[in-house]
Amino acid sequence: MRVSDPLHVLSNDPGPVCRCCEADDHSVCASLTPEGMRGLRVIRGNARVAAQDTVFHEGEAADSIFSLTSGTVKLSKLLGDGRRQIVDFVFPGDFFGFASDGAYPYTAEAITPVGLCRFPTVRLTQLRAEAPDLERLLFERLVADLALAQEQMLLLGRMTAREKIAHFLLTLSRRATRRNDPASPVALPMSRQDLADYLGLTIETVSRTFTQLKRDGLIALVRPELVDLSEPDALRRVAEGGGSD
Amino acid sequence: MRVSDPLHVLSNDPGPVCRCCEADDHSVCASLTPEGMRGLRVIRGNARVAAQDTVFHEGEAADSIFSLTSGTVKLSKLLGDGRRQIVDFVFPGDFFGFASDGAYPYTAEAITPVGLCRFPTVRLTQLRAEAPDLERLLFERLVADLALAQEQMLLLGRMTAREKIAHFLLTLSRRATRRNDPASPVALPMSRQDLADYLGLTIETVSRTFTQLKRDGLIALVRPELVDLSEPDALRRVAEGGGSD
DNA sequence: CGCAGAATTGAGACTGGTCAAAATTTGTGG
DNA sequence: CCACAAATTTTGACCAGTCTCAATTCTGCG
Repeated sequence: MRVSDPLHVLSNDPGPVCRCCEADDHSVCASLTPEGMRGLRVIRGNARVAAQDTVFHEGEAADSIFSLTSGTVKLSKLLGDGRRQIVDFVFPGDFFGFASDGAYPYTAEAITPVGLCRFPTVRLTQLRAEAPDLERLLFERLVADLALAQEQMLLLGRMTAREKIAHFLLTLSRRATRRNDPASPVALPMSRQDLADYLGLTIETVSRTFTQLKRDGLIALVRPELVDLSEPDALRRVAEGGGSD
Repeated sequence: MRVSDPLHVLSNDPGPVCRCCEADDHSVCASLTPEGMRGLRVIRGNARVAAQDTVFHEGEAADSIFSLTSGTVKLSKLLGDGRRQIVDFVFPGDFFGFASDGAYPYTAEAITPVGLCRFPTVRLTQLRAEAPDLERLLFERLVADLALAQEQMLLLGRMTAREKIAHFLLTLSRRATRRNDPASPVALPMSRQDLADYLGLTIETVSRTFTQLKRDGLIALVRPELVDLSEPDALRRVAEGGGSD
């Protein structure tokens, strides 16, 4: 796991267009007033991070909030002996990097090459006070993230491997449609190990479960990282605890 | 599981003093300006809920935010076949009831008799816009709650039963000291079933693990619901993955 | 074409779950 | 205050799903 300092290295790169500061249709911040957007644009910095590189480490001083413009990022927490839990996958338009005690509560790593907007925490905090619509937007995002985390707690604590995988595929599919991508096939930018660390399983169990769902005709693996949801309804039944369906 | 409508039944009860609207030392909102506190007081309603009663159900229209003044509340999510995951225990001073899509994402039930302050969501939203310090406070709480949920995801996905119990006891102990209660013995207001549903285990495994930790001299059960942390340091090592310690 | 990493498959072990019974605690009425 | 009933907790025996360790196959890339 290489660690670079891409944020400084590339600080003069004009970088990707920050979706959250642009007013196009799929804009993250379409709900912002022109003033709110202008404020965001002024304080933001851009960065590109190569696949597998780290954006920041768990425990580091949290001096920036990030918004993803392209690619996929994983947020993970580590146990002393190396056991890992991925707490979220971040897709374009999502924010990450909020800390309540000055230290990032998780490590953020790029799964694919990513583009992101960087907002210094201090200045973003100021701006929040001046732009109520921005404050409102971030607040809503946090509430949604919390609900998502609680949903994941239900998955981790109470679902079987089969249910976990089914639920995960359906969630990815739903998130894809929200970005106007097709509901199926679903792209899995993350490795089997990442999947396992997200679902509280081992890679072997993830792999076996894919095989099993494939055998049952619920999915088809176009490639290991591209899954066709052949029977989405049956998959939904599995995800809801529908036994052997 | 009885369901009453305590909020309306008791709407004229002067109710418990809302800690979050009072300026005493341990006030939740001590950081609020006098104006912010006054605003909160104006829109709040009080309620008392009996032990085992439901404050609101998962999926219901989320028209109020709550702040707990006394007792303990559990927040849980249900799977179709009855499997349950408790996503948080709420202690005095904590807020709960935020929803991102108009429906509560979990059920809130009183574990003990509880007192709470009720804030209509719509009016609280207005007030947030007028009282920046209130907005800031709630924002910080959400960030902290999210970090807590992610910590719990690590526990649910990657810890053994022994580690889960040790971690839980230490967390409760820490939370107790924050309310100026002694770090040990720790009171467990919730049943073994609640504990199991919070840690992603069964009651039997919870019970067996307590017995095992007791046998190893790390804890002592004064009563089933009162645990003495005899060896907090050893317990900490267990919680961090310290093998057979 | 051949190599390296990733994914899949296989065999056996083990943690935690299930079902059942015993013990303990709590609550109630005499 | 005590006796008894009900609920909760604890313990026991056995089982199943998932993990571990190991080997094999697939995929991408030089």
